[in-house]
Amino acid sequence: MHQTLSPFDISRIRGLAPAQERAGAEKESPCGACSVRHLTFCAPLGEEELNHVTRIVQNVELHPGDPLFDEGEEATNIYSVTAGAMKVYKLLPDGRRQIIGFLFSGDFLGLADDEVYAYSAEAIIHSTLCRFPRRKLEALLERYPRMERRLLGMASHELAAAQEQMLLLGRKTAREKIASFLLLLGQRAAQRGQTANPVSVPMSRNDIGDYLGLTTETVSRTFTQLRQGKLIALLPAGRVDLLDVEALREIAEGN
Amino acid sequence: MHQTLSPFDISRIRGLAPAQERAGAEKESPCGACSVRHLTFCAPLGEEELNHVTRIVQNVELHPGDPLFDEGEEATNIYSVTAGAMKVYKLLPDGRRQIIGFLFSGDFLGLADDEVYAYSAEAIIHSTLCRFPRRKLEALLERYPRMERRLLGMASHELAAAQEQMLLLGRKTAREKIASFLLLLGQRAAQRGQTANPVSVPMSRNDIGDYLGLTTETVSRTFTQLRQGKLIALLPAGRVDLLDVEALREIAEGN
DNA sequence: CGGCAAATTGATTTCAGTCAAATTTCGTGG
DNA sequence: CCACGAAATTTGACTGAAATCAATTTGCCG
Repeated sequence: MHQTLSPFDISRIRGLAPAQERAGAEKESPCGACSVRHLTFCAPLGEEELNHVTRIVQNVELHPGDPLFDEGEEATNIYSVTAGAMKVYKLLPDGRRQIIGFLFSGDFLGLADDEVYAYSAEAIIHSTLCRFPRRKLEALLERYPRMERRLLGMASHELAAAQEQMLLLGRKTAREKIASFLLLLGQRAAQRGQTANPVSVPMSRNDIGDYLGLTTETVSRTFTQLRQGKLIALLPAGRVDLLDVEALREIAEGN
Repeated sequence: MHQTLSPFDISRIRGLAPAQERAGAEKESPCGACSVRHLTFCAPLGEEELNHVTRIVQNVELHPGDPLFDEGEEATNIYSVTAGAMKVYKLLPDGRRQIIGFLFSGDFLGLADDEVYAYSAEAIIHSTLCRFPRRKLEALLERYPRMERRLLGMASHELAAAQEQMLLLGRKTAREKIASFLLLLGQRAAQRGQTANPVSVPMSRNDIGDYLGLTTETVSRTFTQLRQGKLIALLPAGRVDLLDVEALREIAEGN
């Protein structure tokens, strides 16, 4: 099934507006006040450089289910997630879907080696992003090689993650896939300074299935199986308690 | 099953020696004479810059089955394939293997965002590569931003390819996987200026299976099925004639 | 030519998918 | 705050595509 698309983009574009989520940083110099900058490709920039970035960036706010862009669309912007959670996916003509990744604060999306986006992107929960017009960002990269270096580092990291995911998709069992997925979510949460153990799982079983190459039913059954084996506990509000991280790690590695 | 590893590395390291395969370019300035430079990350470099590269590069020659490096090893070098075919793969502790990619002339490998290689690399057929000490290459990238830009472009391209492969691994049937694989090989050959239609398939059925998330037997059966449907013909010396590219494309896209 | 690894083919099993039916959760409005 | 209805999740029964186990057969290299 194709995703239902709103007849018009209901994302709200704010002219400016700092990307602060938690406390602190009130007004002035949005990028300078960005609480997740250390996670993004803006990390290596100084005050002067950040002012340039501030001038080309727009803030975007998305609600659950809002599309950001679709595969095949002209790739005019690059985005950096400042808060929330996004999913990026590819579709086959008959509706089969593969979720390529879940993105959280600090992650970027929209880097296309072609002139069009290679995947679609959609918000899972309420999210905020910084929008960079591609041409202007490229000019900035030209000017600030440290930013380009950082982007290369982040792309290399993503590539390594994609390769790990290929191992998962091609060679792991359903049980191993789910264990790997929960540990990955925890690890990623920790990197963002969030709680890694009762881990937040904001996406649906269906999304998890489309990420792991499984069906909703198999995801559900596998969660049940892990729960019955006392390896995890399902908490309210889409949180999962990893009761035996060591055992989960063993399972994830195929032992 | 674990790959058999030679007790010592039988790759032969040549002190210098131009990476020319076909005709032309005899001696002097190896990198200036490189026949595949336009495909590599050296593409944007001028004569002056190429001389710097020549000074830090070593040529490596590998025979079928020779390992280049193993996952987990300290990532001291980055390589560029100048001729031949390599496979890069990840293993699970019990020996299950996922081939992450097949590399041909122009492709690079060894870019690690960590301090160690995230995968193992091995020659499929007789191959030659350029070896760049990581530290020295990084210094060069610092100095020549155009090279870094090119590398970012190549990494973006690889990332897009990895995402396409995730779609294949997670959501395509065996038949669709094989059709996609053959078309990909043809397309890649064309990019290198080689013949795309009777396409050269230098890797074993087992390697193909480990790349597509299938077993040897399923790969073999699917080839047979496509052959019986007159979509392909199996020629000697590991070549495959794509008899009906349009139909294969339909299958690959899931129709 | 002979030996051996690779590839193919066949028989059977199994893990995850499909189809179907509860059951739970959650958002909304009274 | 609670009740309702829709959507998401879970559970169950059964199916099927690819895996596994097991022979052949092919073809390559010495």
